[in-house]
Amino acid sequence: MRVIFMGTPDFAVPTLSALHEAGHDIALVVAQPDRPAGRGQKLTKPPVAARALELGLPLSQPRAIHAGRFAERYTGLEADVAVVIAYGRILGALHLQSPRYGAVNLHASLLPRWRGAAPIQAALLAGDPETGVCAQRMEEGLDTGDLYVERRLPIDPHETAGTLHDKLAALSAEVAVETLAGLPGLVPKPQSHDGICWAPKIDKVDGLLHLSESAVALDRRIRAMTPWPGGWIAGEAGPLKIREARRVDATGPAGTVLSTRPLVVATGEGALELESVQAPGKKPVSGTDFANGFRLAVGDPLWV
RNA sequence: CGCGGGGUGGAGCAGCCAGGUAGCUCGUCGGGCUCAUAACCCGAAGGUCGCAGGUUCAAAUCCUGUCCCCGCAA
Repeated sequence: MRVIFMGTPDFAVPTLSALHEAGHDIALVVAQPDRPAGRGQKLTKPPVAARALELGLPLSQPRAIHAGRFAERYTGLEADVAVVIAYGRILGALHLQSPRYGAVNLHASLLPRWRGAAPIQAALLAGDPETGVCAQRMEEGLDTGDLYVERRLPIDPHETAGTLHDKLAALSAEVAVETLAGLPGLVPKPQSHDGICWAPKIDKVDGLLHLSESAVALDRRIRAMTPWPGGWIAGEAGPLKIREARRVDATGPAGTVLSTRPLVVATGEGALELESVQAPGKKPVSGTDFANGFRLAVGDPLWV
C-alpha cells in the first residue's frame, strides 16, 4: 500500500520500521519539526525523523499542516492510507479524508478507555490489570473512531511507563501491519458507549509524590511517571526522585525513615522500600547509599 | 554560548570560602561475642583528592586550561 506515515517520538519508530519492512510504499514520513532539547538546548531531530532518514524515506517536518505547501503535497500523494501514531497534532478533514482508506491511528489503550494523550501513564496510575493497542479509523473527534483491530496486554505488577511503553510500541507495530494487510476488507466496529474515560497529557507536577498518600497510590504513581517526569518528593534542596520502590509492610509517621538498610519510608498507609533514588545534581543511587551519604537515621524525615 | 550541581580509598558523602598530620557512614579482610545474625565489640588493608599546568616554603583546598557525570529547562 502507498502510505503516509505520521509520527514523532520513540513510540512510533517500531511501527515505521515494521511498515517499511512489510514492503509498504511509504510515500512520505511526517514528523514534528526539530526542537531544542537536552542540556545545551541543541536543536534535536525527533526519533521518527531520524529513522526516516536512516531508511532513506522522504521526510517532511512541517510547522503548518492544515494549509499551504504541505497540505498540497499531502493530498497530491494520492496515498492509500495515512498511518498516524503519536504524531502530536490534531489532524483535520483534509488529512483524514484524502487517502483512499482514510487515516488509521494506533492508540495505546483499550478504547474507549483512556482516550487522549497519555493512555500508558493513565492505565498504570489507575492500577489497570491490562491494557493494549487499538487501531482505529480516525474521525475528527479525538480517539472516537471505529476499531479495526484490538490487541490486549496484561500489565505486570512492577511495570513502569517505560517498560510498558516499549511493549506497546512493539505491539503497535504488529497491529499496524495486521491492519494494513486486512484493510481492503476490514470493517471497523464502533467503540463501546460504556467505559469511556480520558487520559490527559502528563505534566511534570504529575510526578509529585505526597508521602501522606497510601503506599499503593504512591507505587502506582511512581511507576506511571517513570521514566518521565519521574516520581519525586519536593524538598528545600529540590526534588528527590524516586526511581524504583516497592511496597512493604511497615507503619510509622508518614515521611519518616523506618529503616536505612534497606531504606524504608513510611507513607500515609503502609510503607515503601526505596530501591533507587536520585538527589538533584546527583547520580541515581541505592536507598542505602543515599542514607549513608545523607547521614539518615531511623526516625529522621526522609527529605525536607 | 539557556540556568545550575558534581568528580576525594570498593559505594555514598564531608573537608575547599578563611592553603599546612585524608575525615564520616557503609562495604571488604582478620579476630571476638552469640544458638544465631544483615546485630554488637576489637583490629587491618585500601586514596599521588578526574587530568594538565600555574602561584606558594607548602595545594584536595587558590588561579588557568581540559575531559567526564548529573539536575533544571525543552
